[in-house]
Amino acid sequence: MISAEAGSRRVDPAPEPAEGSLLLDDQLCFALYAASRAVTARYRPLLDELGLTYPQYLVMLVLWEQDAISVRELGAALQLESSTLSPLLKRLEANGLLHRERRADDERSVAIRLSEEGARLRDRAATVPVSIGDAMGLTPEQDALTKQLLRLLTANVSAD
Amino acid sequence: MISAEAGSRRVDPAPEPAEGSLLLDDQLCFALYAASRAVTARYRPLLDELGLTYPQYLVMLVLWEQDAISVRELGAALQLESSTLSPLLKRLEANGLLHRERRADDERSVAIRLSEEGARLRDRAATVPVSIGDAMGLTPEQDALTKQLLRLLTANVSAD
DNA sequence: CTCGATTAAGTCGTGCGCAACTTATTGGCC
DNA sequence: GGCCAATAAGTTGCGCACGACTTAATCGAG
Repeated sequence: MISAEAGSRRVDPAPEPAEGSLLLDDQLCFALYAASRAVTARYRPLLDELGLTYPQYLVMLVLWEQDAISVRELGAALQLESSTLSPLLKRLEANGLLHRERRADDERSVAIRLSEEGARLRDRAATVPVSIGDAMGLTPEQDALTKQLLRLLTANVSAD
Repeated sequence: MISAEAGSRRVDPAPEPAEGSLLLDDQLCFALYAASRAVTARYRPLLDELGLTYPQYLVMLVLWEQDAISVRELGAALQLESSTLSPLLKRLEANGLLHRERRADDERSVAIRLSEEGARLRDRAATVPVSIGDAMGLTPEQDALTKQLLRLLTANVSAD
């Protein structure tokens, strides 16, 4: 188990194996992969209530924060390609949560706008982060530390 | 930046926001999702050399560790459903990396066995963890801490 | 021994995620 | 102005992930 002190305390004397082990449980990548799927799974029943998938929920988070954004900007925020977003946005539009319209000043660009229903959904979504935070069961320090480490990792791994 | 000594140096006084924020960048879930995809993307060119996808690589890691395992055991190790593994294993078999055969003592079960080629692939894969470890750029302490935190998170979130 | 419940693996449908590509528009250089 | 590179969005193909379901084998209570 991990100490609450934001990781300040010794954790375990587990014999950390040689660099470059091929053992599954030594791989940070697998811990990451498993954690990501486990968290998504925990979201699923909550998001089902809202009629959203997890990636769709992330898109809505961005839109609730800044409406009338382009697909490109959305992709920059979520680190997703247009080939992922375009069909996803189509589904959200079909579900009545947003509108898509070409920008007058640049016909290449498409502005994504929340519909009334999409904007209203924000209220119903308000309980989701709290519920997930509970399930995660991390102290605020652990939560912040994990975020920091994951961002560092992402930045390093994304570098050139 | 994050300190190496498991948090010995101050990181940042970023105003950690209210519990239950809907801002994308406050969500641990998003940091996790983004990190997982970024790491997988980093693996991709290395695994392309081996003719493997990332989930296929994870399966091979398990098999290199313990051969002649059942689909069920593989699923337990990777936390994946048979509906994910069955087609994936079919593809690995088609690529000549493994064989599948019904167990004599329990005809419901299927034993997954490495082929010669699958076993040999291990040598070529040996450099992958080192290369990825480099790219991740975490200190051993940061690496271990991240793994610990992710396992804690996974365990909490998976609990009933 | 029997038969209903359980278990293992697999199929099917849907929605990502991404590489490779296409289409349409814009910008820049002469 | 004309043309070509760059850019934005979208399409296609493939491989996961997973829920819901199917098939087949085994288990176990009576």
